[in-house]
Amino acid sequence: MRISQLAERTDVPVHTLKYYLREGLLMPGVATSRTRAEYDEDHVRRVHLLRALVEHAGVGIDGARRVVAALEDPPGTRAELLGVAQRTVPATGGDAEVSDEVRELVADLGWTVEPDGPWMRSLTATVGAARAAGLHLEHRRLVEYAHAARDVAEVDLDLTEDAEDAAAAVRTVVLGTALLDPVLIALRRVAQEAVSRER
Amino acid sequence: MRISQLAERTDVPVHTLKYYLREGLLMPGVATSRTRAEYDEDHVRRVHLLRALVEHAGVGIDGARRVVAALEDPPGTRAELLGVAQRTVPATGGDAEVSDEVRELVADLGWTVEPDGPWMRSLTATVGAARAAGLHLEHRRLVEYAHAARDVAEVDLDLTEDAEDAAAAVRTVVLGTALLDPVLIALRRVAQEAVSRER
DNA sequence: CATGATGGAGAGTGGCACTATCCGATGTCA
DNA sequence: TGACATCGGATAGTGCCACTCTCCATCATG
Repeated sequence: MRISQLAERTDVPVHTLKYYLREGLLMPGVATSRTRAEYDEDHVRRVHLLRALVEHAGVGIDGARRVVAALEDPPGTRAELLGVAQRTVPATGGDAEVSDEVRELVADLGWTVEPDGPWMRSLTATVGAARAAGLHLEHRRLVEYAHAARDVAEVDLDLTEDAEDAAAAVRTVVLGTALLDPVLIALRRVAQEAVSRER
Repeated sequence: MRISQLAERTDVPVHTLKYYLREGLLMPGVATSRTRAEYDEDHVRRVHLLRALVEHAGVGIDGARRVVAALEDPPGTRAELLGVAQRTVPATGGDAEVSDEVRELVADLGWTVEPDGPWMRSLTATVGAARAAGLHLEHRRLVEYAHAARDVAEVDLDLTEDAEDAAAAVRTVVLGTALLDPVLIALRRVAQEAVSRER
């Protein structure tokens, strides 16, 4: 398939595909002449991946580049899969000191984690920002959210166990980490409406 | 407190505060002369709110304007609180048709919701994007995520019951809807690490 | 009275994800 | 065979957005 057909299949303008090619996000097609190249289903999937990452996950071009690199990299052990995935979509909110409350939270839950990892910092920052903005958020509520987050994480990890090989495992973890955030947010909104109607 | 002190307290440049004033996101201080105005703790809270919305919730200036409007608006009945909050931070992902799978999902869960609401569309779009990008996501997994989302929503709604008056209820719902998304994402990442270490 | 902060308005900046233009080479159809 | 569209490749431009800066007359303060 030619670039114009790839554009049609994916509903992405040719110019944008050229941009992705230039940025190294989309692998070149097989050149059939100096001005022609042939693209296949792998390219279609890649373009869909890029659109999902940019449009829904909001990771930007840089983040997408890291995701693509992670997918093409030999994975390493299953234990460090998550590390790769989490580094691929880095935490936001700066590198503030982890608060005592957050430390206690994970301790009370019995979680064993890197105490000063980026997501512990991100958690501190987001909780602090929500409180500073005037949201009354009790520690008890946070614990309940954490329980729900743990349930989600269990499913996340289950997903990786089904993977047939290392490549599939990487894809599942990396994509699951980035692409399911918006799914979970949408589910939360729909669930809010359902619970609200029940009461 | 003068604008420069407000800037110091909130760690936001004076120029940015002026920008917020111009955009109507920050209420004017009490003018003590033609070139002086006095700001107070309400202004500090408002600036923290704006920063949290823009930096952590990523709702942008327009979204922040809607949040501020919702906070200042008389609330209405408790039943429509959620509607206000959800309209304040609108769904992304276009207005695609809601898929049969998503319809069945909420039906199987026994949820009563607007069948073609914006978040049902958003859910369809994000699930579809994740699949198109190559993520193998079974319906069964989705159901498990939905259960967790429901748990979160229960806590969300509990939060509103504690509110003393209508104004506090609006603040809780609107801020909770927007500002807790990043908290939940961070919790998910930390929980992933904890579960991963256990296995 | 000198200095510097202030409010107010407009214009400028930087980052980002495209998007358009240009080019020469090459398919393709009449 | 010749007209014409399309292609890859490179450069430059666009639109959006959240600031950020400049300017200035006015005023507060030492």
